[in-house]
Amino acid sequence: MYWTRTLIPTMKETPEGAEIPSHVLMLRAGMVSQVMAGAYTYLPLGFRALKKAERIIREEMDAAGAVELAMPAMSPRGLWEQTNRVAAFGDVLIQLTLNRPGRKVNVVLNPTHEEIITDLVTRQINSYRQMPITLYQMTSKFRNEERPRFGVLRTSEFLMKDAYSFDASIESLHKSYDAMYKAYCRIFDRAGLDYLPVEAESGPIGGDASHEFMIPAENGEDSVLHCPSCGYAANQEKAEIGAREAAPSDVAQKPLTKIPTPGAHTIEQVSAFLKCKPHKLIKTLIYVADGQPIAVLVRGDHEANEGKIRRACSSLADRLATVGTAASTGKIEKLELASPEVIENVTGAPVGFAGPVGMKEKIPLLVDRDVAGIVNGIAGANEAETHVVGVNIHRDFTPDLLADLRNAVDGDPCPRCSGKLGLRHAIEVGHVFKLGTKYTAALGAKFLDADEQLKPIIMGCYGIGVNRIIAGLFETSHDADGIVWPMSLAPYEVVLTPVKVPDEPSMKVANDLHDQLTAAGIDVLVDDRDCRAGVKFKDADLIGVPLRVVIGDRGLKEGKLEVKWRWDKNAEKIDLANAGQTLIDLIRRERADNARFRARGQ
RNA sequence: CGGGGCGUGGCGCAGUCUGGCUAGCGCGUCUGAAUGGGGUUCAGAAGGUCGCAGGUUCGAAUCCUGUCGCCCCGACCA
Repeated sequence: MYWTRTLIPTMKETPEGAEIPSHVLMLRAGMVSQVMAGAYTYLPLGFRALKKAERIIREEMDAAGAVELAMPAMSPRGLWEQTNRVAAFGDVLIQLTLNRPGRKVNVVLNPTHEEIITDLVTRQINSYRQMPITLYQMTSKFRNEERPRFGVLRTSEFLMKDAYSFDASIESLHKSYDAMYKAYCRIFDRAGLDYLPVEAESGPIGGDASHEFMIPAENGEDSVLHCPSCGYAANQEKAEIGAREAAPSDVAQKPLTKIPTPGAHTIEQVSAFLKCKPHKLIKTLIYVADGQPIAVLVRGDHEANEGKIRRACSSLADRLATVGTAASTGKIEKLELASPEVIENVTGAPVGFAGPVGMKEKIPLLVDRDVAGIVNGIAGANEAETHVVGVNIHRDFTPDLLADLRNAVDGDPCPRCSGKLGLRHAIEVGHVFKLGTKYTAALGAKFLDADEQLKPIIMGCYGIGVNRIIAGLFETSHDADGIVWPMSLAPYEVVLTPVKVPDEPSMKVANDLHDQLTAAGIDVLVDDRDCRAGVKFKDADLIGVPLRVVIGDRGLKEGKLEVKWRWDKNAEKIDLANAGQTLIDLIRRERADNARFRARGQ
């Protein structure tokens, strides 16, 4: 390709509004152009990179035995009502009403495709002999994000590779999942990403039923906890916490004392008012679990973790009888923070003054393990404008359950070894999940097994955010001059830079090399713009072409060309005579050695 | 949803508080010339309903009202 025949609108200045590196670089390198908040046009350069990422994914999915198909962007809303996901997605789900002659049709723009594929499978798969099978597609997904941001990292429309496995048994699902997990590792390796597979919330299957593939990056929206000693890694929702510090036994327990705390109803206000550290406070949160109010106690400086609370509730299922499904299934359907009215009813005090001591109504008390380490703590008194100090567990209140109920934080003990967990921000690029029968049961996808029994199909789902592979890469793989691509994703692998453009001999060399390299299957860009060499060098660095070949008078006179890798400081010379073959060899070697890209510390 | 910032040629900005000549500057673009290895130089040129709509005024980019759009931060944590 010749620069003057394509569209690569590079920019010297950073457009207003772009802040994070990937956004700035994609705009400046002329890869994308914004249409509206959360929607971008991929310009030729960005599009080529996207296509390369797609190709890697396809190759690895095919190699893993998955089969490609394509599902539509729209589907009937009714399908989503059957799985209760119209409510689950809420405003994120984009709904449209189509006018057809004499009627209206309610449709949604698919945010993912579990419903559609399961609907397909319901009709097409009915025997264990047809499984296992993994189907995948690479299509646009639509999500009305509450706040699109960070350039192309969070957009309303994005390209996703989504795969779905269908198995006749759990054992078989484990194998399908494993195949996808390994394929994902190969994909991200080939894409040159420094990624981290982390454990994630696993839903009904439990155990290691879900992993996210994360790129550690400062601007990532997700938080992961990682133990450098043993390699344990999990996202913040999932991360377990090792043994906690016990309460110091040498500190005398003080008597329980009520003190007025007018106007102080947040942890911050109370700790400021009483001049104490937030970790001396006991935060009392009132949740409603399937209609049953419960109290959750965590340390003032900690955050409650709803996933962990759910699991804890399950072990208390008999105490959470009543309206919900907990009693029958042991699982909590709905868990939410209580409304101010419920809080007043339960505690007898307005919001902000709840505490474990002297609550008006006797409700289950779930206590985080770290609260057990607080001696002479401070809590709400269940009385307006009042707290109690000198609160001690077991003496002043009795937990119904002592469990891990909070989010892990930086420096927490590792659950697997004696190390400490480190908190890192990360960008999620992939997610693999053992779904089980959630969708197949709801949509009636059953099969006849070898034992002549009708059983629900067991499902897994596997997603990759294709745009995020590109944007995520840039968050870490750049320098002051611009993008640094791995060969595998670079829109062009080599740029030929004739120093003087209206110059017959230089252009002849450039054209010949272009044809020769193109014939060898290499992506070549010739910067045939009639402008100064400096401009071309700056742009080549900005768009990050891995290999640059300078064709200038100086070299031509001595029969040499100058070649320079984007990540090397220095250039080297090659003979003009067999330059084509030399370049082909250089590029093929670099392609084969993608691992080196990561090793360079990009 | 709450808070903050911003909309002026393709891009980045000044001008707005304190209304007043023909709306400026840099980059880019076009023409010509010189130059030609890390964002050249000179000369000339094109390109703007100052986001949009109403209002105030002799007069509005500037003041008022409304509206649209973009960016950032925060969101049940008691």
